[in-house]
This record gives sequence, structure tokens and C-alpha cells, in this order.
Amino acid sequence: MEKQTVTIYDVAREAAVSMATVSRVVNGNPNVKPATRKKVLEVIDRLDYRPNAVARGLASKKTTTVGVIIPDVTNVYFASLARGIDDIAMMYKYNIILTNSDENGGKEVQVLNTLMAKQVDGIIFMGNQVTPELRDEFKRSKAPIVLAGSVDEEQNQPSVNIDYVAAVAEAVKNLIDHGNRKIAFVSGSMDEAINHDYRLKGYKKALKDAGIAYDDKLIFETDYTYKAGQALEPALMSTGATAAFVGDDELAAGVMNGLTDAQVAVPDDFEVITSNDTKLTELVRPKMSSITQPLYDIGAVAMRLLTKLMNNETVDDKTVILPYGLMKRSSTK
Amino acid sequence: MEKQTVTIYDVAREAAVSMATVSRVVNGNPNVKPATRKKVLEVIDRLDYRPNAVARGLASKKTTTVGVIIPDVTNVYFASLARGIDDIAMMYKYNIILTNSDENGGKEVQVLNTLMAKQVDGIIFMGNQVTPELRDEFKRSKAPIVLAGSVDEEQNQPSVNIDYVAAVAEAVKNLIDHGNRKIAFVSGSMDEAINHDYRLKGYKKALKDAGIAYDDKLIFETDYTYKAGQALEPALMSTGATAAFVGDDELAAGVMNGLTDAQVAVPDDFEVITSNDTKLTELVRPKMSSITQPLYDIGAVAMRLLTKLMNNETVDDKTVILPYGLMKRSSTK
DNA sequence: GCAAGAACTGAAAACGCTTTCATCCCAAAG
DNA sequence: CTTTGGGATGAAAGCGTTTTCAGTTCTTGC
Repeated sequence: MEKQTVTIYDVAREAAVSMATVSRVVNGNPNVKPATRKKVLEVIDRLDYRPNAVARGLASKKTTTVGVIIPDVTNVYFASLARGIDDIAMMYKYNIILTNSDENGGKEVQVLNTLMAKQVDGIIFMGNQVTPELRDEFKRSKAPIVLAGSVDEEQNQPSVNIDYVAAVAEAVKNLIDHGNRKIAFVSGSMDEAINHDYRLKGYKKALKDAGIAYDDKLIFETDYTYKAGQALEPALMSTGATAAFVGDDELAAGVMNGLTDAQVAVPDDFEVITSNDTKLTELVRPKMSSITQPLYDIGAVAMRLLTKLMNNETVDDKTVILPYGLMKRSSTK
Repeated sequence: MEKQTVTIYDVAREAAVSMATVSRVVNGNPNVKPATRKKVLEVIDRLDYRPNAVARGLASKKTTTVGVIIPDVTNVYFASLARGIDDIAMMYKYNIILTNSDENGGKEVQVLNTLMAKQVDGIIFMGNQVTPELRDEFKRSKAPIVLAGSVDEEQNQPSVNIDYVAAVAEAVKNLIDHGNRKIAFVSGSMDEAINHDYRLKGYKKALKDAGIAYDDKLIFETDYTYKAGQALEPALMSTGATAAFVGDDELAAGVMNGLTDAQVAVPDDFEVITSNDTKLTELVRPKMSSITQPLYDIGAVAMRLLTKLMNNETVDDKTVILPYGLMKRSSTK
């Protein structure tokens, strides 16, 4: 007993009107006599008619779904953005096709293609790096694409971010102001634009402003994982560093716990400041000082921007920069 | 210059074959002469033809997308399941429409409806409670629905879980074995089946087995948030409890940090054991002991089960129970 | 009471694909 | 040299909507 689906045609027949009219009432088109509308609505209700979104998508060339590419849902930072994205999407009646990319260029390209095949109306991309191949795909897309919490060196893609350079510079300056001279820079792969083109620049700027020489022995390139951070302790301490700027909260938690577990007192003997202000910063002890970012809003604004783009509204500025801050908690003096 | 889309018809014309043949080669139908296939493939490549998944979905009544309802992506527990779901989905060429429900019954029903309107081939539901209205919607769905890490009192829905009752009983027994007699039970709303019908039962069972009287003053019903946990400290201590079983890791982290911040030594003066074994357990100090669950696998198996259901394969057992464990870390003696 | 326009409504053509069914072709069998 | 049958192909009918365009039916203002 296959469940029977009722179509717009059934409604039209029952209500003794044309499909066109039914379509109109379903879509809230005002050009329908109230009496007719009422009649149709009753039939719709009686038959429990539900429009088939796929057919609708084919006919109207709009699917009211947007694709979201995320490195890993399990990453609290990106998940927070995703939450903002979904809320706004829902507010504007869009649905989200979410796919994990693992920051893998090949997978990203493939995912992008299936997203486009599914005729999504727009795409939000999160990831620390935009490979040239990916950039090419972006260009070929007829659906607008906006980057959320993600940068592209060639900034021709709409995006929502904070001023990473300034934020990192300020964070590092804070460390310097506390008397630290040897400050480690811990991040993910330097291949990623966000690291080499933004965070590192901010780091260098702060050093330069303070007249401290840059020393690449203090640069630690690793994975964005807790374990990786934890394992860094010996290497970190052997450099004589007394503080570290870390590019990811989970990584930072690892660094800090690794230190603590090795009897290095944070913040007394070693200060740590992190980047993303996710809830992890409050979970660990000491609580971690961090650059603050409006996580949810980055996602939300990105999605809002996307709705405008999908709607062909003119937007004044396609690359929006949200404000950041510095939250002093207990991992710094 | 609106980007032109090339259709199956264009390919057919260029290759001098019928649409049917093009469709066959695109879908890997073996009934195509190799020479023809090659010819078509060349044209496809030259024209850069990409099948329109929406049209395909309309014609074939299969969208190769499944809906996933999640309480909140930002919740590490559910996000971990989601990751397992997405990976397996991708493996089977499905995409995921992800929507946050906030455990809000009304929203869940609504979301379910839009998912069905979008003709998803299947649905995975995560949530701590299945309301009667929701259950009704489940029944009306022509797409198979499986619950992941989520229970329904009336167990007629395919699902993937662990044996919560036994797991909690074991966890609480562990606490009892350490000499605790007053053990708090901290969880989210008791309206949720998972709490009143599973966890609490396990808790009571452990008490009963040990001949300890149940005392509802020791039951704490709150939100699944860090802050809520943290705020619990005074109430918790005033009951004279010396240990707590907590139903969620973030909540547990809050409880533990709240205790610690109030100079209550964990585990010496108070033991804490939590439920979900997410990475949060390792982040906090002391690390939290926990029931272990194969988070990723719960999602993965649920998705695998769903593929079978969508494929009309006969599955022997529609409710699968995965093994759990107990991981002793440092929040218990 | 009538013309002119506005407000409604319906017929039918897309939308881009899958799938059924009929047809055709050709190799193998007799 | 037929017959037979299976493999390869194409024509065309959907799939369930939206949307255009051409009516048709009301309202108004005179």
C-alpha cells in the first residue's frame, strides 16, 4: 500500500478551478478572488495537499536550499557559524545542505559540484584555504557563493570575517605588554591563507611594533587538534618561549593542558591566548583568554548577505568585516 | 550574460543519439554499445554537461538527499553523530539537509514537513524526545525515518542507540562501589524520554541493587548547558551528595567546574561521572570519567541502516544497540 | 446602460530528466 | 538463406509545478 500523494491537479479538480489558480493561492499571489482562495484552501486542507518542492524547483528554477561547506561539524568554531547560518536560512525559508570537507581540496571541488548539480540557490563556504581549483569552480558557479569566517587571498569573493591581522596583532601585543619577549605562534598549516597571510602578519606586526626580532623557531605548524597541542609542550618549552598565541581553541586547550600537565604554571610561567572564543575557552582551567569573534553573527551575516545576493539585490559592500575584541580570562596575566 | 546551462537534449543532439541513450550512459546502464557510449561521453565532456539533479529527482522520484534533524549542531555530542551520518551518506552518494530543532516540538514538526516536501529519500532524527504529534508525522511519512542516539518510548521506529539503562546503572554502581551513598542525578528535563525512561531507570536500578533508598531530593532537572551545571553547586552540596551522575558532558563540565571553583575537590570530595564521552571529557581538569559511546558509529550505523531502508532491503533488526563502556578518568576515584 | 479598464481565471507550454515500450539490427542457429 | 532472439536505440509519455498569455468577468465613471 504505497502512500498516495495528492498533487496540485487533484486539488484543482476537487475545487473546480485550474492548476494555475491553485498554484496562485499556494504561492500567495494576490490575484485571486477571496472566495476562490477560500474554496481552494479548504480543498487543500481536506486533501492534505503538500506542494512537491522538487517539481517546484524544476519549474521555478529555485530550490530554496543553499549548500554549506564546512571543514568539520565537530569543530566547535565552525559549528557555531553553522548555527548562525541555519537560523537565518530558516528565517528566510531556506534549507541547508551541509557537507564536511575536511579541508580537502579535492573533496571540496567534488562537493561543490554535487551542490551545483542539486541546483542550490547559493553556497556558503567555510574553510581555511581556497585552492586555485576551488577558485575556478567558484567562478563557474551561477549560484552566489559567500565565505564565512574564511579568507581568500584574492579577495574577489563576498565574505564575512573579522580583521584577523589586527586582532592577532592586538592579542600578541597584549602578551608583549606583559613582558613576554619570546612568544610562540602556534597554528595549523602555513599553507592556509588564514595562517600565513593573516595571523602570521598580525603576529609579525606586533613584534615589529615592539621592536622584537622575528624568530621562526617560535613558529609551530601543526594540526588543529587537542592532541597535537598537548604534544607540543616539550618543543614549546625548549625554545624558551614564555607565551603563545594559538590559532584555534581546541588546539589551544591542548597546548595549555599539555603545559599544565607538565607542571608549567599557566599563566604565571607561561601565558596562552587563543583565537576563536568558542565555549571551550570557558571549559578549561584556567579559562583561556581569547580574541573574541561574533561567531554566530559571522554565520548569520554571511547567510543574510547570501539571501541578498540570491535575490539580486544590490549590496553595497560584499566583504563585510565584523568587530572583534579581546577577552582577558585566566590564561594570561 | 546569464550562464547557459547545457541539457541532456543538447548532448543528445551533438552526439546524434536520443536523450534516452544519453540518460543511459550517464546512469551507467550497460545496454549501450561501447562505441556509442564513448561518443556520448566525449560530447558530455566537451560540452561540460552536468545532469540537473532536480529534474532527475522529479523524474525518478529519488533525490539522493536525506534530512537530518539535530537539536543543535553546536552540541558536541550530536555533532559527533552528525559527522558519522554525513560520512556514510557521502559514501552512499547521499547529501544531508541539516536542520536544528532546538528540541522544540513545534519546530520539529514543521521541519519534518519541509523535509518531506523536499522529497528527501529518508530522515534521521536526533532529539531527546518524540512528542505524540511528531510520532504522528513519522507515521505519515513515506520516507523511512531512523532515530540516532535518540529513543522513543513506543519503540516502533528504527533506531540506533546504546543500552542507556544498563550503562547508567553501571556508571552509578561504580560510584556506589567507591563508597558514595548520596549520589545526585543531574539531567535535562524529565519530560524527555531519555531521562525519565532510561537514565533514571538505570540510576534507580543501581540504587536498588545496592539497597540504597531513592531520594528525589537528589534529582536535578536543568538545562543542558555549561552555565546551568556551574550554577548547581550550592544546591548540590546542600543535599549532602558526594557524587553525581550527569546526563550530558557540557553540563557535567559545568557541574565539575562549579564545584572546583567553590573549592570542592573533585574527585576527593565529590565524584562526577558523565554520559557522552565527547572530547569535552578530556579538555577539562580533572578529566571526566564517562560512559563511553561509539558516537561516530551511532551516526554511521544509523545512516547505513537508513540506506538499507531506502533501498527496500530487508533488515533483520531495525533497532540496533551498540556497545557502551565505562571510561575511568580523573573525576572519579 | 455602456465602455474601459481592472481583476480574475484557465490552457498549455515549459522545466530537464527517467522510463516504458516499440522498433530495429545483427549474430547465431537451423 | 531463413528464422529467432537478444542487445541497442529512439519516441514519447510522464514527473508536479510555475508561468505566460489570452481570455472572461467584474467594477467604475459617465
